Parts: sequence; C-alpha cells; structure tokens
Amino acid sequence: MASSKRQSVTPLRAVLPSGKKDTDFFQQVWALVRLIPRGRVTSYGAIAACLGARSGARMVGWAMNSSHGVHPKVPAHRVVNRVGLLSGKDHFASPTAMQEQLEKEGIKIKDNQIVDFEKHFWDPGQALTGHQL
DNA sequence: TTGTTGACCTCTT
DNA sequence: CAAGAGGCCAACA
Repeated sequence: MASSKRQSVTPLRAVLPSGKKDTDFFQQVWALVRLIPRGRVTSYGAIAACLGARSGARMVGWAMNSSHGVHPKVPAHRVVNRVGLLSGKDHFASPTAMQEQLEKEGIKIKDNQIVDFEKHFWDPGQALTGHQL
C-alpha cells in the first residue's frame, strides 16, 4: 500500500515566509489543525470548506505533508478524509503512528478507520466561532 | 519550461 | 442509487 512515498518535500520553504503569500493557504490549514482539541478529529474537506470552500481539499493534504517540519507541531493525525479513513497513515513516520496517536487520545480505530467518526468529528467553524480571523 | 502526480472533495451523467 | 469525470493549487521530474 502506498508504495509511492515522497521523502523530500522541502517543508522549510513553506515554513519560512520569504515571500509569504503562496504559503498563506498552508498556514491557514496548519492554524486550523492546531486548534483541533485532543480526542477530536476533522476532515480535509471541512478545513478546505472553512477556508475557501471546496477549493483545495487536495492542498490541505499537501499542507499536512509540510507540517512534519512545522512548529508548533501540527496534529496531522487528527486530520482524516471524509469517511474517517486514515488516508495519510502511510505518510507518517510510522505506518501505525497515526493510529497510535489517535488511540492514545481516546479515539478508537478499526481497520484504519475511525470508529464513530462523526461523533469525534470536530468542525473547524467551531474554532472560528467567537474568535473571528 | 511544461507535464504529471497528489494525505481530496463535489458535481454531473 | 451508483459510477465517472472534473477541479483546485502546489511541488517534483
């Protein structure tokens, strides 16, 4: 599974705001993900939709890719796809790192899928609620 | 430089 | 109702 695995992603470029403008979307995603409370999960579409509708759901995944070297640490393990499947599991440090992290936070995983995903689902709009951008 | 891939989602047939 | 195609933006070759 997922034989194709990119190792070099050059995240520093996104972290270091040299021109700061192209990475705006990434920082937005990271900021949102960082706001995700422990024991809670969200989906790429929710983040993308909260930022700019269904514009760049794919880019959200790329943002996570860069999040590995981003500080503060971004809980990318709390971000999953629409069905609650650990899509980016293969991209983590370990193939089970994501699941381990989620389980550690109290979230149960079954067959690389989050149990009661909707129950643990965290709406990014909630973070913005009462705290406008 | 252009072309293709990519941790996805939504709309149309 | 189910399946297929499109789309978005960025990075890598």
